Amino acid sequence: MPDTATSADFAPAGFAPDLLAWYDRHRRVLPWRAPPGQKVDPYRVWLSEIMLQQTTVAAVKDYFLDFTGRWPTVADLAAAPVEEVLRAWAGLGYYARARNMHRCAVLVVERHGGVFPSTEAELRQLPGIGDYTAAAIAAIAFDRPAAVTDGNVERVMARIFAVETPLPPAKPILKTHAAALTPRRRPGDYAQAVMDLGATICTPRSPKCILCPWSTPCLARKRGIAEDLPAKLAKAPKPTRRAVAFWLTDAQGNVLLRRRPPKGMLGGMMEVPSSAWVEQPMPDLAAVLAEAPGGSGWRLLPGLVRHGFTHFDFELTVAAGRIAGPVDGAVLVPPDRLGEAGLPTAMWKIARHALRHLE
DNA sequence: GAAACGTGGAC
DNA sequence: TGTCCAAGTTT
Repeated sequence: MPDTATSADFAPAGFAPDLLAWYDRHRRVLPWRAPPGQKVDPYRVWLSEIMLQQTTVAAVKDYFLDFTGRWPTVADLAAAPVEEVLRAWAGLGYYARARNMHRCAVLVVERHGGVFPSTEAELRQLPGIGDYTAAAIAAIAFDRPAAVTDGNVERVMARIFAVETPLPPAKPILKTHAAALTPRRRPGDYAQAVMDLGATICTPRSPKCILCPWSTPCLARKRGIAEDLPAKLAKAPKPTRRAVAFWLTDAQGNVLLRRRPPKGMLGGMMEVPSSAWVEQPMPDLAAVLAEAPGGSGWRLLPGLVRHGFTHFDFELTVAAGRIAGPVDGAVLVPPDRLGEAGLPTAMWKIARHALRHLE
């Protein structure tokens, strides 16, 4: 083996067969996978792929079962109000996925007669479906020889070819390697096999090279740098944003919630109202009360609510006040039904904090 | 190309 | 407690 390798050195060497043989022995049972030899439902493949974007299999499982139970077909999902879809998605994160998923379902019904298109190019036109997801659906649902390149595949390619260029600049190189290795036989199984390899064997930390079907030719293992790859550029430090949350209850103890604007952070989700989220010291209660949607008799609850978002840390204090009656654009929810309200995790933390200090 | 966009689990 | 990370897409 030369010191530097290209995918051309591997492609004729029968790598796909080795990986597929491994996959046949270690195939994981997952709710969105059909038994070997059986056809998969493209709707379920699509649904799972959207949910799995930047999200672990463990986190997705229950949501997938809930969604497919409520909405067995893409037409069912398209017919549902988007608010109900967002409520079911609450807690999974990256809420734009749920909004785009619903738009996509509507388009599949309106433009494609409720049948998912089978080509990457057509899939790529639908909202929420990018390069990776289009390839994944084409390969897994329709067994087309599409090259999937997700984080797993990038890591595997970086290691077997010992690509030391850091991510994200290395993305085009790794994608080229992945495409060159994609077989024309069993492309759907191959796509899942490479991702399974990355998820279970070629893991970010402590890769299990001893169990890897590609360990012999892997250049990173040969050089003892497998665990160091792929290299990554340093990330920008996270700032902290702070706010005061307004826990407003009426005489019956119902809690005031409202829907957030349709775009941006937690877009379209229900929230506990709060002051503006600012990169400043914690605002003084008196200074921000004007931002509350009404209320009186305010008192500041002890303690702090913390939540880590992708690009900033969030810290809130909670102020409790009394509201006389309904507020325009808001709803009053009994405290024992807050769990059904579809609060994102950050908001659920605020609710738990308030309930704990007010009981 | 870079930044925005959530969450929970592993170490 | 802190850091990293997961089957990415959109703007």
